[in-house]
Parts: sequence; C-alpha cells; structure tokens
Amino acid sequence: MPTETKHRALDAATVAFAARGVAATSLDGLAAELGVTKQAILYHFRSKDGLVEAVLTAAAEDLMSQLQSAIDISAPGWDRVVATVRAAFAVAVRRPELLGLLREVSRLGRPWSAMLLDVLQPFVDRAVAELESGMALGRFRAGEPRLVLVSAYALVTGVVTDAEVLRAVGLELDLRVAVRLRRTLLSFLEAALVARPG
Amino acid sequence: MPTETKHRALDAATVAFAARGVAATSLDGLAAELGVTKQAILYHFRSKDGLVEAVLTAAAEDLMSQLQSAIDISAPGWDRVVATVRAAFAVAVRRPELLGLLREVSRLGRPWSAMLLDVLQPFVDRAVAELESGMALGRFRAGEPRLVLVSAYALVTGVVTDAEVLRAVGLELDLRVAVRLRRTLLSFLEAALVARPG
DNA sequence: TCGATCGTTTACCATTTGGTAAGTGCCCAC
DNA sequence: GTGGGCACTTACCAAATGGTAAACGATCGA
Repeated sequence: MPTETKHRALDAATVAFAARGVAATSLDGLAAELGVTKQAILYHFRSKDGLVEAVLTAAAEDLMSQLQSAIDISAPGWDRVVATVRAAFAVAVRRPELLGLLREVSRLGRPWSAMLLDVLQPFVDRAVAELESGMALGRFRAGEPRLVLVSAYALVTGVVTDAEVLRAVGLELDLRVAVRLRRTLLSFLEAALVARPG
Repeated sequence: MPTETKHRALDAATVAFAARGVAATSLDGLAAELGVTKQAILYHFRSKDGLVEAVLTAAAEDLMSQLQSAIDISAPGWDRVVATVRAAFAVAVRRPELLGLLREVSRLGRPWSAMLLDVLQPFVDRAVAELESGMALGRFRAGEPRLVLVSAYALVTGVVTDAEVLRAVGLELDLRVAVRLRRTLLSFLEAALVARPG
C-alpha cells in the first residue's frame, strides 16, 4: 500500500489547517502527529506551500463534487434548493474541515484565494443563474439571488466553524442540532424564495 | 500625549489578528508597520500573549457596549430585535475587525475562548431569556431562541469575515450591500419570530 | 545477485520568532 | 543642574521553522 503516508498527511493537514490555521500549523507538529519526520511530508509535497495547494485543491474538489451530485439528482426549482442545502449540511456534519478551509482561505490572501475561487466560481455562477431563472419563471419570488446565496453560505459555514460560539449558546454540533439548523435555514430560504399567493 | 504608541499598537494588532490571525502576525511585522521596534510593543504589553489578551478584552468590551446601548434605548419585543441587528451591522461596517476577532478566538483554543465567552455569556443569556419571554407572552412565535440567535450571528459575522466569498458572488461589503443584507436578515428574523395570524 | 527506485531518516542550515538585558534620550520635580 | 522615571532602541539569545543534502533500508525487475 504505497504512499499511505501521503494520504494521511493530506488528511491531517486538512483538519489542522481548517482548525488552527495554516500559519499556526508547523510541519514538525504535523509530522509528529503522524509518527514520521517532517521530511517524509516534504518528500510527498515539495514545500509547505505545496502541501497547502494540495489540501486546497483536494478539499475544493471534494466539496464541489458532493454539492454537484446533489444538484444532479434533483429537479430544478425548490426541490433543488432543498437537495443542495441537505448536501451542504451533510458535509458540515461529516467533514466540517472542508467548510473550515473555505474560511481559512480568506486570510491566506491573494494567490490562494484566487485559486480556490476559480473552482467555486462556476458553482456560484450556476446557482445565481438558476435562482434568477427561477424568479423569471415565477417559480421563486423576485429578489436578490446573491444576497440569498451569501446568507445561506454564511449560515452553514458559520455554524460549523464557530464551534465556540455554538457552545456559548448552549448547543453542540451533533446530528440533532444540525437537522434543526437545516430546518431553520430551509424555512428562511422558503420565506425568501417560495412564491406565496397574494 | 503619552503612550500613543500603545494605542496604535492595540489598534494595529486588533486589525492584524482579525485579518490574518494571531499566529500569522509577528511582533516584528507589527512594529515595522508602526515604525517602532518590537521592544516598544513588548514594553507596553508584557508578551505577545499579553497583547492578545489586551486586544481581546478591549474588543469584547467595545462590541458589547455598542450592542448594549442599542438594547438600552429600545423597547422589549420586535423593536429591540431590530435595534440590535442594526447595531450589529453598524459594527460590521465601521469596525469589522471586532467580528473577525470573535471568529479568531475559536482557533486560539481554551484559555482565550473561555475568557471571551465570559464576557459574551451574559449578553447571550439575556438575549435567549428575552426571546423566550417574548415567546411566552405571545409577542414572538414559539420557536427555538438559540437557533435563531446562532443563525443571526453566523449571518452577520460570516458576511463580514468572508470578504473573499462575497467577492465570489460579485458583492463587496460597502454600506449599500450592508443595508440590503440587514434587510435580508431582518426579514428572516421576522419570518421566524413575528407572530402571524392563523 | 546486482542495481535501482522509492519512502524515509539523520544531519545540517539559515531565517524568523518571542523574549531579555542593558543602555539612551528626555522631561520634570526639586 | 541633577536624579529619576518614562518611552524607547540597540544588542543579543535560544528555540522553532521551512528547507536541503545525503545516507539508509526495503522491494523488485533483470
């Protein structure tokens, strides 16, 4: 089973980068956690930047593929919104690091943020387009798709990454809480999107 | 004008910690930015940890006082919710670092998060209590105050701190966008809280 | 059996980092 | 004018960090 270390390093780095940040994660520390030397990591990834890049691309693809498959198996309209939200929360529960990384990228600055945005951009564009066309068709209430999108994003990632804040209000992100938060978000989206008679 | 450096250092550190993170901010870099030596900073704050503590306590007090005064001048019920949200968005626009720091604390781990939570806890508790009593009085729809609170928090901080994501959807956090986001959040809260006939 | 490649370790190295110690200029009370 | 405290700098330092170079052992094809 070759390059098992590579996989483990990638996973550990993903979690560590998301939780403590790239700057606060040292190769030595990461290596110690894996029971290898720092050079074992540098062998698979040319440099720390190389590791960051690998982590970011892997995470972006992972995240996008999960959302994409949810989109693919759903019909346009409200159903698709629900499916996407469900997929997002599934990711939030099973692999919160992916959403944490999304946030970490903001502070890494230009080259990295641009890289990740390249991957996300098509997804965002498509979501905006679909909301707009839904509004044009009268399937959704008229409104501002971008604001709705940003709000939904902020809610999901915020809840996942600010575990401390969740604890402050006496919650913890387990399945039950996630389900209730999902319901909260969906009712918000329903209020914002679904056309009501009158 | 004594200790002007101290104030400037505190401000610069607040912004830097929020934007790039504590670990990614070096005392040397901070000092260079201020045009002094690292030791000038260490003179006013015993250590980097000392600086972090000073930044955190100042930020927490600042943030809380802004929200508190909004609460004080408003009447209980929906009016108070609106006033609080307005105050939160005002902070988000004028001093986004304060919200960014809130998020940074999550990754600093125990001692720091506990410290900040001590300051925030009373505010959170009061908000929950007020929502609950509002529900009991029939002023608000029955629901889960904690979920509403967390959602609102996540939305505001998420929008402020993930500037990159905002850019991805083609927005930028200026006053106009902030106002529209505020309206979005308020309509969500209204849907969640305000009792409707039937 | 030999040699080569792969994954890894040992041995270093330069730079950066947080921090200490010892000054230095300056204002002000006396 | 002088002694003392205040705000700061210069001069260091030990530890940690990202990275390079070379050696080592195992697996495997010829």
